Amino acid sequence: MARPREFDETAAVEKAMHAFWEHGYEATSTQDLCEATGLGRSSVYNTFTSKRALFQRSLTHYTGTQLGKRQAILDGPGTAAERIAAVLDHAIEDDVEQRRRGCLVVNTLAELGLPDDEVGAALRDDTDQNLAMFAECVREGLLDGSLRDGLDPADVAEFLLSTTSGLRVMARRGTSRESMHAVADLAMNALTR
Amino acid sequence: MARPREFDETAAVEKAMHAFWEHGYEATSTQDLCEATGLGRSSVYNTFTSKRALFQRSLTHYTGTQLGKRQAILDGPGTAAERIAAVLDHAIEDDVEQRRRGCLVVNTLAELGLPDDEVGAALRDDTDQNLAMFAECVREGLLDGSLRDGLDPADVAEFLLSTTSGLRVMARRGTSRESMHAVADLAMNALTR
DNA sequence: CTGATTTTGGACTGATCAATACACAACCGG
DNA sequence: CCGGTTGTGTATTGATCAGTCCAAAATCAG
Repeated sequence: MARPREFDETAAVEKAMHAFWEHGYEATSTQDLCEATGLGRSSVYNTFTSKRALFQRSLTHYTGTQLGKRQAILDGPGTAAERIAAVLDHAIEDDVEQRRRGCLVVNTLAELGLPDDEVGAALRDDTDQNLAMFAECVREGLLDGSLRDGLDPADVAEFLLSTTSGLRVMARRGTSRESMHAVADLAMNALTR
Repeated sequence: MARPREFDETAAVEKAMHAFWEHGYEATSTQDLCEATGLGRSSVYNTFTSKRALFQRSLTHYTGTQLGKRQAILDGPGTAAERIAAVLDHAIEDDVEQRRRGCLVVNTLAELGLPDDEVGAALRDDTDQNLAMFAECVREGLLDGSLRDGLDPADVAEFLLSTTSGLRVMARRGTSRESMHAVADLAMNALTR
């Protein structure tokens, strides 16, 4: 019943996501969002309720695709150590490809902290899922022998999340791709022998 | 000649710094800055020209004190490895003490990137100075034997800057102090042994 | 005490902010 | 083809934004 949408909601969220990613939450105006999505103000508010709600949608869209890619690499072939190294490499290459905009999650954490709303919940969720993924892979690495004995999976998971977060910040600092790879190599050195 | 200032300029910068640190650049209004510093609008603009200029002053004030503390630790007693570990520990404790506001430099990089103005220049400067300090200490560590042979000082410097940046982000994620120390221990593991 | 110079307080600027109101357009089931 | 329902475009809301203006206040040199 009634008039159908003239646009694809997911595509609109994706375009909004890129706007937020590029300029940050505060610096992205609702006008910017209309222009980025190609929608009128009414459509934006009718569909997404508020700037903050659209941001939350953008953020979960980002974390969903990002976690999916990371999980795919961790589920891929090779030893656990190789897969973890591949995740670090991917983060670096992704950063360079994405014109050094860093990570939307890291940028949001830095700008907003952990707000007491759905945005904060989405950020916590992303952290938890990343830690769980990493920890599981570390457990596999202890079994396949590619990671050194005595490592605590939870601690290593935090270390890897810290390392990827650090690399994202380095991308924003303008660090060269080569230096970032050297950083990743050193990080792997802490886990293997 | 003429009427004297009724306030201490450096103290005002410091209060402004805390306001920016707490809420980020965009979310801190000039009204907030007046309230934080206790100054009227006229005094703020008469003294600091613009919001952006006051932010730049706040940022350089932050980097100055922060770099000073870090340098003091690196110039302190102990082996190079011990001093580097002390820098990581200090970053963690500082983060917890400062109510998990992270690092103003990291937050600014995440929010604004490297803008083409004095703010961007201050950020680059901070990066360069940190890298130089770390690299020098690594060179000492290669001589005193506390760091493993074959390490490239420049690469390790990037690794350490990435690690401290990552720890600052972890603080914003709400990571426990114990986990952060575990991360620091793992990072040191990449450099010793 | 006077005049020059600077700081200060408070009112004010136009622009922009997020969000809403409302008329009209487009589609559905009947 | 029509009534109900939803989407869309435009105008507009009040609030807030960064920044300015100006007159009063405070100090100094003379």
